[in-house]
Amino acid sequence: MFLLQDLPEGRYEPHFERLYGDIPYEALSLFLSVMKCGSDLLAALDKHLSTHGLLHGRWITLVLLRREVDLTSTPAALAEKQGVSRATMSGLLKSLEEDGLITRLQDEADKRSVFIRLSAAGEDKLAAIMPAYYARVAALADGIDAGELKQAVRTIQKLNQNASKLSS
Amino acid sequence: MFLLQDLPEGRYEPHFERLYGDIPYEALSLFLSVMKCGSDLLAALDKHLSTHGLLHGRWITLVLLRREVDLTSTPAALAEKQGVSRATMSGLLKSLEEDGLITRLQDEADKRSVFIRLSAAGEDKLAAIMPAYYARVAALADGIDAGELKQAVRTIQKLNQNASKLSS
DNA sequence: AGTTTATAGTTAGGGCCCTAACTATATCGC
DNA sequence: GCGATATAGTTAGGGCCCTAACTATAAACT
Repeated sequence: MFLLQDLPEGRYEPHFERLYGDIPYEALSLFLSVMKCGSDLLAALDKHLSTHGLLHGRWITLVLLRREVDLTSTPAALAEKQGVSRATMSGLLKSLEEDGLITRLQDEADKRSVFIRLSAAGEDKLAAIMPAYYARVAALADGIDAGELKQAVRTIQKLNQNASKLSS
Repeated sequence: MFLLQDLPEGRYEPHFERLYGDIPYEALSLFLSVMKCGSDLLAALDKHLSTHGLLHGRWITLVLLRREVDLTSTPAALAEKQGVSRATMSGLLKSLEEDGLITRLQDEADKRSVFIRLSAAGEDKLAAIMPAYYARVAALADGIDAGELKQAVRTIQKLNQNASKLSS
């Protein structure tokens, strides 16, 4: 969650430039806009999911399991696909199991490993969430035509490819 | 932080559509791209800031104080501008004070209230961070011209205005 | 075969975010 | 004046994320 409600937007303080050097306005504007928008979208998504007893972390795990043909995967594979550490996945799975949304099966071939399977209750949960989710996502595009959406995706993906330059 | 490394992108599973109804591909694509990009940018920003002993939450607070002409504000005003709860701001300020980056002054006129001031050490910290920060943000725009940046900002802001439709 | 190295998963502890409940002070209205 | 209401800030407890350290098992290398 990135926040900062109050983006500088045009009125960058002159003394900032004096103090800290040249400010790349357009790049900064997109950078801050993407982070704020991502944060706002995530907060709105969590607010919606919370009516079903989930937040985005546990919900994504269920969606990833639902994508598997046998509804089954391993903690390490789920962590990789979701982009979280195995430690975080361990916590998500523990709480999903407590809620009965997944089950665990021992891997007999490799006793270090475990299979995670979406339970019937987990499937029902997703069936209750997804149609409204897609309808709400569609509403995000109100007032933006398909061409504009696609162009924005292209630009965002270029930006995303440069993201590592922020920390390298 | 939103995650999901593995965006569906074109290869939406047909059985998802069967199971859960119509999928608004373009809107979903932008929604997921913005959240992933925002998350990746935030992670990269935190990685950079961590070399200075900060993460984005405490850093933004310092930047907001630096914007004030007298380098002074109140916890409630900072929370509002940063978009966090007052409880969260309370924790951020506690840790910034422990690190000597801010100081507290009693408001004699209203004894419930407190003034927060950026310390000299806080100013020095920002002076050490901001020039490299702006240089790195500029590098995010590599391969994207100014017009494309501005257009993406406009689209993202439209999307942001619709964000509440996700949870209403 | 036995040691080393790699891998799967969990636990411990920390950061930043939240809501709800709390204390203290200020203000409003009779 | 004084009780009811509002406001400033903190504390308590929880969620999701992290890294580092740990256990157990598997694989790879003499």
